[in-house]
Amino acid sequence: MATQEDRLKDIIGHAKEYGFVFPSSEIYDGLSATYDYGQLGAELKNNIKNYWWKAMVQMHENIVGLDAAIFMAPQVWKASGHVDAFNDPLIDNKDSKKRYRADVLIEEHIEKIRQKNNKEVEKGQKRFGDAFNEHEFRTTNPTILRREEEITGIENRMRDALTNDKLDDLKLLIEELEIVCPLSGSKNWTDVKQFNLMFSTELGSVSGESSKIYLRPETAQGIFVNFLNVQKSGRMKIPFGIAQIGKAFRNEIVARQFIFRMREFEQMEMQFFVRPGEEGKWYEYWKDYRIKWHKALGFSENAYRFHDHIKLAHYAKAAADIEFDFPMGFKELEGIHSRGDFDLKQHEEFSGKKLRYFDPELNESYIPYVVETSVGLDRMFLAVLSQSYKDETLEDGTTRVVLSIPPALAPYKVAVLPLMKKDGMPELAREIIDGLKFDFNCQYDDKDNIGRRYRRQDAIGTPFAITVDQESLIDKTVTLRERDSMKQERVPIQDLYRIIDEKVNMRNLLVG
RNA sequence: GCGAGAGUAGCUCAGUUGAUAGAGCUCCACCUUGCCAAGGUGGAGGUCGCGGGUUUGAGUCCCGUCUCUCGCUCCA
Repeated sequence: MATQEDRLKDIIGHAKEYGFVFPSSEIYDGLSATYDYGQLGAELKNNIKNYWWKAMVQMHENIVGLDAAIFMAPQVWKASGHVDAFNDPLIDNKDSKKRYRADVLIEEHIEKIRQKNNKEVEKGQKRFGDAFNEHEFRTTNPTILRREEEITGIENRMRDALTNDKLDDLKLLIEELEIVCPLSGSKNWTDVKQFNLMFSTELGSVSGESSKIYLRPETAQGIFVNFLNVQKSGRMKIPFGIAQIGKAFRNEIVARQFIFRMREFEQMEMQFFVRPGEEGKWYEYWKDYRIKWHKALGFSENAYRFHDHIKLAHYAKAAADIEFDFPMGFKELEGIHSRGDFDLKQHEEFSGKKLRYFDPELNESYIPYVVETSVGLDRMFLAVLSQSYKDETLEDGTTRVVLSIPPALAPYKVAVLPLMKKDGMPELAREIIDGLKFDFNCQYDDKDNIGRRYRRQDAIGTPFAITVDQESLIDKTVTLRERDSMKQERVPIQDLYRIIDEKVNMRNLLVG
């Protein structure tokens, strides 16, 4: 019995061996936690995107797509809260190995000084009794004044260091204040490092004339800033949604666990704009719709669970995750968030443009509320791959590795195999492919014996294999072999399209 | 950043006390076979992560360094 960790290793190895996922820049020893999708991975990824897009956009006449740029005006990230909320100066204590936010350490130190002053006030109160005037005491007592001055000095220096990115000064301050690690009690600190959630780059070719812009950390803001464009040009009526699939970038301190957490990743997001007061109804609707979308793939019901957030992000009113049973355990796969009017309101304020919707039914205009659904595409890919991967022992004692990928998502739908490489069988096989290739991704293989070729197709998740033999040349029938059951049946060549289409068409997933 | 582990053929790995770098699978060619990982013959493929040191001699011992993986700190 393989452990879960072994299982993940096997999947990673399998993904590499068959061209699903490669470590990035491998010939240069790789780049930490960065991966490239290979020939089969690109197919699988496209099919997942397609499934999502069809389910969200094509199946909902009030949802439309968008493809906003990765670069956006820097003010966008001020408005969204990303610039301020995710810029942390971090420092490590070398003895306890604990990491702290440098500004928090200093603030805690300041708080201690304040406590001392408070004690001083208490003492004064005891001494002077009813005649005690706290305001007068605080503004005249020399000890308190000295400490207040000290606090102001520290605060000014800290603010200066933070706003001007003077990280050395921040460390110096911590050393001068003789701040100790709460755990180890030591003053053995590393240098202060700035950990920004967002990657930045320079816009403009000449340095000095250039300006700093960010790589987007989520696709959602592209949707919000285009809210009016889409609403007006598409004559959208509330409730309506805007969907986007695209890359996002987050400078995670630790990016780990294969493609689960990467610094460059792809999101499939939909922002649904609703009338204020109706957000609860839609939040429930999307929770229900999204879990059905996942379950339609036919994996175990037990592989999914909801996790409701108790601690909410700065913008959220309610939030739930759909968690999936990955090889590393249950982890977040998708988030459904009720964002209220936070984002549009912020952009109204920062841009000075009205981002409102005139509701003819209510005869009033308002900032719509937003319900968001956001799936990690790479996580979805890992979910499909890990649930599909099976190391089977067959009745005859032999083993096979099979990827039971839902047929509609499989990279190749059908493999066509001439039993022998002679007597016109390869030619007939090619003919069959020519008839099917407009509708299905096909693969031709005439190498090695037939059993081996079946196993190869199992390993990449091809749902059907068609074998052309001597008889086929005479009566135009072939053997159709199904991946999961390994069952074979004799079918006329002219029926192939219908039989295959029935199984691999995405319609099967979309009808639920 | 800290701690632990790893790095030898495309993949999985072996390599003893320091003495000519190996196996299986894969890949290529040919022969045999023909519906579930067949057999045979031949062939390709390695600066043993990199750099020093010890030694007559280093994949192996010593020092340094790089990279990856796992754990911890962060997380919408």
